[in-house]
Amino acid sequence: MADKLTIRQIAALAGVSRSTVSRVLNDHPHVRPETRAQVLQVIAATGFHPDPVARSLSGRDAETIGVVIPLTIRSLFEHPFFPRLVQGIAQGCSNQDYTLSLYLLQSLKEENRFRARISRRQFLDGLIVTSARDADPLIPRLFDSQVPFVMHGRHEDPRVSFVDVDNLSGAHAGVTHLVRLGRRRIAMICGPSGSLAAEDRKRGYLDALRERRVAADEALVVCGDYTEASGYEAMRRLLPHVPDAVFAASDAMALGCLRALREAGQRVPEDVAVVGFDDLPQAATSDPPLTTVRQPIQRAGVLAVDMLIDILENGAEPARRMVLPTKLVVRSSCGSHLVS
Amino acid sequence: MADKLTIRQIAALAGVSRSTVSRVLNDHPHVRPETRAQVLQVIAATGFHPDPVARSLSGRDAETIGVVIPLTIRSLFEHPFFPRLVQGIAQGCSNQDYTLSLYLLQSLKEENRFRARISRRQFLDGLIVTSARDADPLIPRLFDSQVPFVMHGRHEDPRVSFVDVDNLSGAHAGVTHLVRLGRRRIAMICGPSGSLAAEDRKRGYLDALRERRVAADEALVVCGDYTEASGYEAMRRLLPHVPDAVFAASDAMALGCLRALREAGQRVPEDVAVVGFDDLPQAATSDPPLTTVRQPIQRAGVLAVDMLIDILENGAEPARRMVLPTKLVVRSSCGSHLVS
DNA sequence: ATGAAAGCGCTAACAT
DNA sequence: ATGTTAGCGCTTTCAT
Repeated sequence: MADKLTIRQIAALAGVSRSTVSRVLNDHPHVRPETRAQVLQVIAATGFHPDPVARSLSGRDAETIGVVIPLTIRSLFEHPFFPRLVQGIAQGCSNQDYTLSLYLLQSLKEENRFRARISRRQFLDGLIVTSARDADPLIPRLFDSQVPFVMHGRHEDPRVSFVDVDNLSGAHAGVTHLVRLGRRRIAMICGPSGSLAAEDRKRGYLDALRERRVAADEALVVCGDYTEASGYEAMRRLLPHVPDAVFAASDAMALGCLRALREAGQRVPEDVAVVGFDDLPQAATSDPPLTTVRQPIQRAGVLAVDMLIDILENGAEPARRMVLPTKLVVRSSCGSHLVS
Repeated sequence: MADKLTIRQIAALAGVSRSTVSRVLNDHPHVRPETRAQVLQVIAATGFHPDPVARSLSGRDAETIGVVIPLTIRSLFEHPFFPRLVQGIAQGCSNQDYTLSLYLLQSLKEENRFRARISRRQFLDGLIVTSARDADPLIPRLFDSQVPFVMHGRHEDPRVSFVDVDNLSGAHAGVTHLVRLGRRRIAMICGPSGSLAAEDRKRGYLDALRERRVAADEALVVCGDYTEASGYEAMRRLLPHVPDAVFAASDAMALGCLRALREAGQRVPEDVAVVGFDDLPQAATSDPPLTTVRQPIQRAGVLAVDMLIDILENGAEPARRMVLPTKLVVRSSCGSHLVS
């Protein structure tokens, strides 16, 4: 059980030099098949694994990628979105035999510390950065530290590679659906300002209204922070303005919205129709089941990993940009069964 | 921006040797205050950070801990429990200036691969292992690979250090509460068998019934997997046996249970009282609000990190064992307001 | 108090 | 095709 195995011992046991063992380990050509077999034999017999730290020191990749989840909103990690994204990323890492490091930055102090520490060689080869604010100081820092990274969510700097979902079309589809069903006082509960995803969803909402010639009303647009509680609060602020429909930028907020409506004695969808965004499992089992815009969260995670590894192998230029489609999932909270 | 800074350059700039810089970096004594100041000055001016990989190669700790979340149940990471635990662990890491690596094992293949790869020096100093099955083959493997670890959730091997919550008392309190309120046909929706946490909660349930001389009925005990959907299914199986109360081993299952009851036209708590376990945020906002056993999930994460670092610094023996208290939170789903 | 030198385990020229 | 050797950047004896 002495785990003191090094490439040296393996070399000795196999009767070859260390370089040969290293060559076998790294699939180099120019190794006689028999020698290779012999070495592999010893490696298997001993259960040897090359030390990843030493490997990394001598220039190889660490085969580890980091995921950065900045602060932005208190306790946001509790929002079901992040676990699912992380799950997708973990999936992607596993597919490619990579290890995942998680940087869950829960305070400004942590964000600063993280930013200050970024440097070329950590225990990782690259980063996936999520939900950065519009002008996150992390991004420029990343560029001049040369750490390869991809973002989840688009970014305006043309050098940034990202995987995003089509928030604009998604929101547009959700709102258009409501208009088609005859709703005219359509409110929106937005995500926190300063994030492009939130902006995109809001723009989709406004565009849809404009195209269908429905007057926009500033009083019908309020902000939340994607949580259930904030959706509840937002709906209470909206009630006095008597909307006949609400488009929420997250399912969690839509659920909070349903709760506020229930308390207020409003029927959904008869009095107020509700459409969410995400398509979490809860959306299908809420009361009533939620019409919502499905976004491929896990898949985005997997693809972000693939993109990052592609960058690691082939260089960061040109920047990769990928926008995944969203899809309207109709259930009963929008009242489409009333007209169809 | 040439991040090629090494201890060498710092030494040159400060006019000292590399060893001296290293001594400053590691807070060694025997460095003249002025020399130290001089070196620190250069370090600050250049923004130098010692390469963690090189550091680790030459024997220092990596200041990184890994969190292992084994398979056990498909998609369990979506259960709100894990994000909260991970958040706690991240918090603990951050407090101690440690980095967190996440091993989310999503298939048997991944579990095996992970187990095979464990060896003394990875990019990490120790592991926190969650929700291992009763006889997880990972545990012995961990012992003979000498990797320090602590478990979240108790384990029978006396060498294992762990942080657990008092599942037994928690369940006992929840069920006793129901008995006191006059319920006699109290069902339980258990967690998956094979986990000690699930066993403990079940035993707490049985103990409470026995102590209060309420007959246990096998037909009233069913299993779920902690998810909302499984709670819903479980409740549907229970309905024919007409329970007047249900104790669910997780809030998610309790919520599923509420949904099944609502569909079946049963009133909560009038017809059936419900008690959950966890005290997730949703418990307070469900309809009706859920009486539940609160467990300190995040805190357990923080403490697990502290325990692991203690082990890293002072050795694994004797094994540390810590059991955190749970607490019954009474809301309206149990009907206590009907009698009180 | 400081510097010189060896070594952590591996990879990658450079020989042969 | 294989062995020899020089690092990778740091820590740590061992001198002085």
